Formats: sequence, structure tokens, C-alpha cells
Amino acid sequence: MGSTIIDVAKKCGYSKTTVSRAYAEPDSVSEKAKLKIYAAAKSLNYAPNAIARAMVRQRTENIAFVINEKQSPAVLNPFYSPILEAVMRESARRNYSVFVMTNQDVLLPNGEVYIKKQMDGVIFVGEASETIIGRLREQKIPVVLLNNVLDMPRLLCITTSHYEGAVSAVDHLYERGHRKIGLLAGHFSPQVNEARYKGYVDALSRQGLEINIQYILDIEPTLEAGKGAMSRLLELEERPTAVFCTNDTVAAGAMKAVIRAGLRIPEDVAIIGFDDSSVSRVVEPELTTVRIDMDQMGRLATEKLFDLIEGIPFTETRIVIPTELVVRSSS
Amino acid sequence: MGSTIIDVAKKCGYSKTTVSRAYAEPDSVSEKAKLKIYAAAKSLNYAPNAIARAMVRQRTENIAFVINEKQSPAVLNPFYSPILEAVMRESARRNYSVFVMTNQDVLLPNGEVYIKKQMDGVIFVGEASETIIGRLREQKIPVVLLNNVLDMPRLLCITTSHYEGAVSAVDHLYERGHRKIGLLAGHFSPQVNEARYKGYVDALSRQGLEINIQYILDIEPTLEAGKGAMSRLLELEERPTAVFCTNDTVAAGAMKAVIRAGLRIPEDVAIIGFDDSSVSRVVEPELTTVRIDMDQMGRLATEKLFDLIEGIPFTETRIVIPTELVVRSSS
DNA sequence: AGATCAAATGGGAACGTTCCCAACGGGAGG
DNA sequence: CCTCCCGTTGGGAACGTTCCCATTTGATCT
Repeated sequence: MGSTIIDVAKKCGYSKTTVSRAYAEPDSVSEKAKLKIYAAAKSLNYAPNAIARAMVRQRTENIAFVINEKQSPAVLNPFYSPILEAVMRESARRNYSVFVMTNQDVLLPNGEVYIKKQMDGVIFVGEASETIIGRLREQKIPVVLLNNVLDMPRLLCITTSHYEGAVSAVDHLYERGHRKIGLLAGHFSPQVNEARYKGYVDALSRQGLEINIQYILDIEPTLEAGKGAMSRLLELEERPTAVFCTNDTVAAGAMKAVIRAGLRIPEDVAIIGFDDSSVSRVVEPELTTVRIDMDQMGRLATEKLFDLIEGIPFTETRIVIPTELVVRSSS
Repeated sequence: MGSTIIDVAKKCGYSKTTVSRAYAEPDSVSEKAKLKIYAAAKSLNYAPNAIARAMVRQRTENIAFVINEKQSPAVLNPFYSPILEAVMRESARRNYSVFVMTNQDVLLPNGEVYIKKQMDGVIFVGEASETIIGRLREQKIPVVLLNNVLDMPRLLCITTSHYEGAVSAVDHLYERGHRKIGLLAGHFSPQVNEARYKGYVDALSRQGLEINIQYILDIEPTLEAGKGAMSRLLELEERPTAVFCTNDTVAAGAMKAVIRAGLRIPEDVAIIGFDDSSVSRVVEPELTTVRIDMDQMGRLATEKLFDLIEGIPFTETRIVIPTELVVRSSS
């Protein structure tokens, strides 16, 4: 079907080498030649074959963006979208394309895992398989890990300051006069959980408040779970006057429970979220939250990945992106 | 770096052909051979090279999911995520990977557009360039168009019944006793606009209601625009008692305006959206909306695309997925 | 006019697979 | 014991590029 560079060469009278150059480095070919070559190409419906090019160049100009299958619908997760978007933008600037895949390990017949496509680099976000990362690195494929830390040598991990973010959220509630502060902890990766939970506990202790175990609920990070958990908190004899939710979706669920109980936000119960995902501006009142700069995360991950692809050695192996408290109307 | 099939062959004493078969069709190789081959492969860190395979097989096992750049942040758009997810799932079932790209045309040096990667098929969603679709088809690459209709011969277009959906929404409001019904029309593609707009108008006419031009606002399909437009509607002397929004995000914005005006939903103003995106369940009260089965759209598109890839001729060239009214608390 | 040099072009060998065809070996059947 | 056949195995030719190296061309300089 597809005509090849040789067909074009024959038709226009130049060699395949020259035709190749007319596409790969047009400046090195005379105008006259280019004219003829492009005309021939057009009449033959020729377009360069990226696979063949990748074959000889030993680079595909593709990277993969890998998300955790278990966190699926993860693409849907408002958390990942802005990151992916940044990755796509940065990749496009460099003429790279991006595969989006789940981290479903692929088993070879011999039982080895491997990632079934050729690519120049991989960004993992969230939970990631150590096996497959190891495998990739055996193949000398650069890897960047996002929103997660894995204890592998020379592995670049980019995360955000979950701990500090949680502290700032609780401090904020304290400053607004709240003393009975609940925690709805949606569980993501153990690391993230722990950091955000610890931030909550430490912030309270530092203010001299005691931890009320009844105020702490460990739940799925979903809207439904947030709503359910909040309902339970509201039924307590001494209900909390403020609740810190470890993501925005949970916070939105919590808000529902409050509103349905006929209470006002923030007058009766203040709510604060985490992530500053798109959800935070959809709800009414708009959600006070701890902002993670997703765009920066995506951008940084891509930049660093390309540094690695180009063989630029990296100095730091852990990058922490600071969070920022965004005060809106829910607190 | 990477060791090749030949290295493995040398090491284990079998031919490259047999090694190849040990991966591609394990059943045709004796147990003894496989054992030796896999052992050799493991010690050499060998993994099959997908590019080389694609080269000779003349198929990449990749498809592309192309979204409109102008609708970016489109990945973020809660509308696209579930579709992409279905596409990924269906592709993974067939051992295919998916590129996610924007429909930014790529210009060859000769001024021709082309899509810069090799792939077995492409799904366009939303606005799509006729030029690039034409180009792809010259290369015999199957194309499916989602949520849009382009008048090209033998081009499979999958859409939803925007018109009927709009009618059912307005009918629903009418049945609930509303007579003053507004329209917030976020503009997407002209087709979608027109269909939903026409549905609104026709439904009203059929009920014998007259069209009040003041009740119709043509706006950007964003939260902000929805809020602003709704505020204006509320300022009218005779404000509408119900508003049909042509997507959920606009509806969420409209809800904000109503709540901030101190009015109740649905008692004072009923709101109805379109899409049944994730937004519809985040807002409080939850949004009555016209459901589009995104999962089915994505699934169907992928199935049809694979039919085309496998050379199965298709009978129908237009598929319309029915919408369904989902009544929740906002109406 | 001859020498020199840069710009433009061409030929052939990779790149790492799969696939076609051929060959080999051993067990079953006559 | 010979033949046939099937299960395995191997050799070589693709697949469509790029890149190295060599050659040609034409212009500039002395």
C-alpha cells in the first residue's frame, strides 16, 4: 500500500538518501531537488514511516504516561488530568508523543514482566511496580516517578509536601477559631496517607489540642464515602466544627452531608480539602483547599525525563513541590 | 545496549528463528528449547523489540486517541475522560496501546500535513481536521469519528442524540409544571449546538409555549460563564422558573448563581444539565441531566475501529447512541 | 587554467525482528 | 526396512529508514 522512500526516489530521479534528507534535514538539499521530491511524494501519497525511522535511529520519540490501574477510573480522576495535560504539552514541544497506559504488567511467556512497547522514557504516577521499573532500567529506559517515592537508587521521584500542606490546613482552621477539628482520610498510597495524617496530628498537638479518635475516619477517597463519613461525624454528641478532608472529592461529599443536615458552611461546619482539583470550584460554597501545582508537577516530570533521555545526569533524586493553602468560602 | 534476539540465539545455541518463536508463538517450540532460551534471555536482559516487530509485521498495535486542541484542557474535560478510559480498556484487551494526542496538524517540510506516528487506527473526538482525516485514509489508516459528523464518504461517525436529549429535558421541565424555561447554550461544535438548541425550541413549540428570546443565552461552556449567564437571567423582571443548560459544567455554574441569589433549587429555580458527567453528582442538590453513555461511546468506537483494522467492512456509517434523562434533585 | 573546497548527492550497510521455505529427525504404518 | 508425516528447527530475505563514507558538481581563488 504505502509507498516508500524508494518509490519516491525512483519517481523523481534522486536517490533514497536525498529523499530521506528532504524530510529529515531539508536545509541540506537543493531547492530544485526538494521541489521534485515533494511533487513525487505527493503523487505517490508518500509519508515518512515513523517505525522504520525509529528502528534505525534507535529512538522512538515516544514516552509513556503510566497510571495505576487500581486507581482507575484514574484518567477520570480530576487529579491526573492536569498532570497529563502538562506532560502532553511539554512532550509536544519536543516533537514527542505520549502513550497513556495503566501499569498493568505484561507477562512474557517466560514469566518475565515487561512493558510491551518501545519508548524513550516513562513517567509513572502514583503507585508503581518496582519490578517493572527495574526491568525498564535494565533496558536503559529512563524513568521518573510522580507523586510517589520508591527506594531505588538513582530513581528520580517528584512529590508534593503532603505533610506541610496538611499542617497548613489544620493551622488555618485553628486560626479561624476551630478547636474541634475532624479528619476524613481517604486512603491513597500509604505514603501520602501517612504524611497527611501526620500533618494533621502534629498540627493539633502543636496547638495543644488533644487528638479525638472519634473525629478521625479512614475511608475510601470517594464522594460517597465522604458523604457517609461526614454524616457519622455530624451524629456525634459533640460534633466537630471543622473537618479536614485529604482530597477535594471527599470534601465535596462531606459538604453534601452538611448541607443535607440543614447546616451551613462554613458557619456551622467548616470544610477544607486537598489538591485544588477542578472539584473545588464546582461546589458551592467554593472549597478552601491545599493546592498542588499539577501543572508544575507534569512539566517538571517531563523536563527531567527529557534530561535523562538526553543523557544529562541529574543531581537531585528527590524533588518536593511545595503546596499552597487556597482560602475560599468553605472555611 | 539492549541485547538482541541474535545474542540470545548465540548464547543458547538455537537459531534466532526459534528464539523469535519462543516469544511470538510459544506453543510451536519444545519445552527444552524454551527453557534454554528464556534462561539465556534472562541473563542477557533481553526483551523483544516492539519497533522491529512492528516493522516487519506492518502493524504497530497502537491506536491514537485524538482530541481537539482548542477544547483543551480537554483531557481535563470531564466529558472526555470516561471515553478515553473505555478506549484504553478495550484496546488493552486486544493488546493494543493508545497514543493520546491533540489534533495539532503536523506539517511536513513540503507543506503536507501528516500525523507523525505510525499507528493502526485513529479515533478522533470532537472537532477534527478534514485534511488530516483525508491524509490518514490515503495511507489506509482506519478512522472513527466520535461526537461529530463529517461529510466524508465511508467515514464512520458515532454521535449521540443531542436533539432528542434536549427535547426530553425540556419536556421533563414542562411536565413538572414549568412554563418559563431558559436555555444556557454553551457552544461546542456547531452541530451539537444546533441540535440541542433546536430540541429546546421544538419542545417548547410543541407544548404551545412561545420562545422568549431573553431566556436564551449563548455562552462559553464553562462554570464561570454559566454562573454569569444565570445571574443575568435572575435579574429579569419575569425570571425563568427552570433552566436547561447544554452541559453539566454550565449547569453547575448556574446553580451557583441561584444559590448565591438566596434562591432554592429546585423550588425557586429548577436546573437541568446535559452529559451526566462527574460534575452532576458533585453538586448539591444533585443534578438532573441528560445522560450520554460515554463508556458505550468509547467502547463502540474502539470496537468499530478494530473491525476496520481487521478489514471487516462496516455496514452503517452513522451510529447514534441514545441519550437518557436522569432525574435527580435539581428539577 | 588548474587547484581547492564546500555543497549536493549516492551506494551500501546497518537497525532487530518475522516469515517463507527448506531440512532434519523420529515414530507410525505398511 | 522403507516411506510418510508431523513436530522442530534453521537460513536468508524482507520491512523502510538513517548514516557513514565516497563521489560528483560547480564555484572561488590564485
